[in-house]
Amino acid sequence: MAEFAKSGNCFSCELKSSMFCLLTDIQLDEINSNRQQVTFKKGETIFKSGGPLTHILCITSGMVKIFLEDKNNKKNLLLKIAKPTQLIGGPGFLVDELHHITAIALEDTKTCFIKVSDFKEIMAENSKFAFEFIKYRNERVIFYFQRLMDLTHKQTHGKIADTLLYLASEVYGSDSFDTLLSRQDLADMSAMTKESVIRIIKEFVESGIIACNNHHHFEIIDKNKLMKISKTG
Amino acid sequence: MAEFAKSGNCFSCELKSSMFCLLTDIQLDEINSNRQQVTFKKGETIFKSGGPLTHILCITSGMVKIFLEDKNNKKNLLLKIAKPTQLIGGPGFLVDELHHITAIALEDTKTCFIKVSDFKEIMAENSKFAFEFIKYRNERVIFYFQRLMDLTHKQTHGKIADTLLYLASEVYGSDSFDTLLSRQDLADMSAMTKESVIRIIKEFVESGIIACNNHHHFEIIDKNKLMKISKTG
DNA sequence: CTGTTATGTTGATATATCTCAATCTTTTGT
DNA sequence: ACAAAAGATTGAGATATATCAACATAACAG
Repeated sequence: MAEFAKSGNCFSCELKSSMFCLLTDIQLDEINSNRQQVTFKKGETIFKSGGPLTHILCITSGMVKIFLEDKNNKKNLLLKIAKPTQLIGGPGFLVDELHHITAIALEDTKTCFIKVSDFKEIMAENSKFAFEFIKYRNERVIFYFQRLMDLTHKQTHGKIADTLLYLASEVYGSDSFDTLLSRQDLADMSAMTKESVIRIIKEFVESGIIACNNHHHFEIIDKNKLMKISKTG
Repeated sequence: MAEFAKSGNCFSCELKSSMFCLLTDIQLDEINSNRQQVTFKKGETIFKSGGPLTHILCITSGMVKIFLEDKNNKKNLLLKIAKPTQLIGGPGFLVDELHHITAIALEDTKTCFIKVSDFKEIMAENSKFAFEFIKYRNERVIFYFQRLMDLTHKQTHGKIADTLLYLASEVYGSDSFDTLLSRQDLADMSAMTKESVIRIIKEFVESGIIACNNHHHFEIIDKNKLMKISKTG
């Protein structure tokens, strides 16, 4: 099991690849001595909205979908796909110490659990670490602002364009990718029904904007057009 | 001009009423010596999305609407109404040092400008202050999560119910209130058109859920019913 | 006080999107 | 390999909401 290291193969995470490099050797020892590695199978729930937020976790391998749940309407909103070296926790930290998001493994996934109390201690000792955390949180807020605007003001074509562009640039790092997401996941990500997702993907394929083979392989052919659709909504 | 004080009439703000009480005398001196008071007239822009985030400001008197702007579609999303003793800044802090929200005075408003650099310094020195800030930010994220769910999954009746309940509980602290918000503002807050807002308010009045006189006075009559509408969407 | 501008209201119409149900395809477990 | 379950697709129909245009009322400035 890889350790958080001060230099060399520094354990990177979304908070900032350099974040753990800010720690002293003693702080790293403390984190490393208290970590637990846990493996989840495809489809397993890693943590659930409403549950206690006792650990912040770091994804070592695999992929995780993170979403908001509504008990009443059983409508979900998929917020992001988390990948290796990203930390996942949630905004309950320092508030109610509960999870406000649900995390489910999209494939077999290895994670490291870091105790929230350890996180807090180090943050109190190390202001640079705290600053990086605030920076990360603020970046997320900016991201959520964009989501709020996109999901409330754009219509279906624009929202699907957004989703495809997000997957290509942020998740798979390529305009040609295989995804583990179902049509329902794409719908949850775009705040619409799976039927609408299917129809719009079909339209995009027919007009040569994208290609889509076996339901899960996507290829963005005309990126300019897709970005234009994203812009005009 | 009231000073931030360590004890007694502690200058409260949304970050946490006790937040400034966490500072040392020296830190308070530093903040107080660098503050500037600025008054805005009704309708004036306090800061604009895209502009430089050089100061965090505290509302001394008046009311401010804070919203996300979209240049292309000229569709806004009203995020909150800020009141006296609340701090307004934005998620650009420690990220790009730009504003991502726009603030406009709903009535004559007095504000105090605190330099972002002062804020940073104190946060580096005082971990409790930093923790309060993180807590505040996380609370906002939880709020935005709720907005994302409500605005994307509820339909017009539920969204108007949410808006009215928010104004009553969070802004005016009473089920009977006069608001400075226009029908368009209510629409921007509920992610719909002003025509729809008007029609639904009319329905609510006709079915005895609320009363609404001179366009700006609202009274929630049947709160249970309104909350039920909010829940069922 | 009065004309002008901004805001609110109403109705008719268009349309985007959801819903529901049937069918087809893929994946999964034994 | 096969049956069963889960996911994807298609179409027809319903409906919520936006759009547009006309008009009414309130706010404002000279």
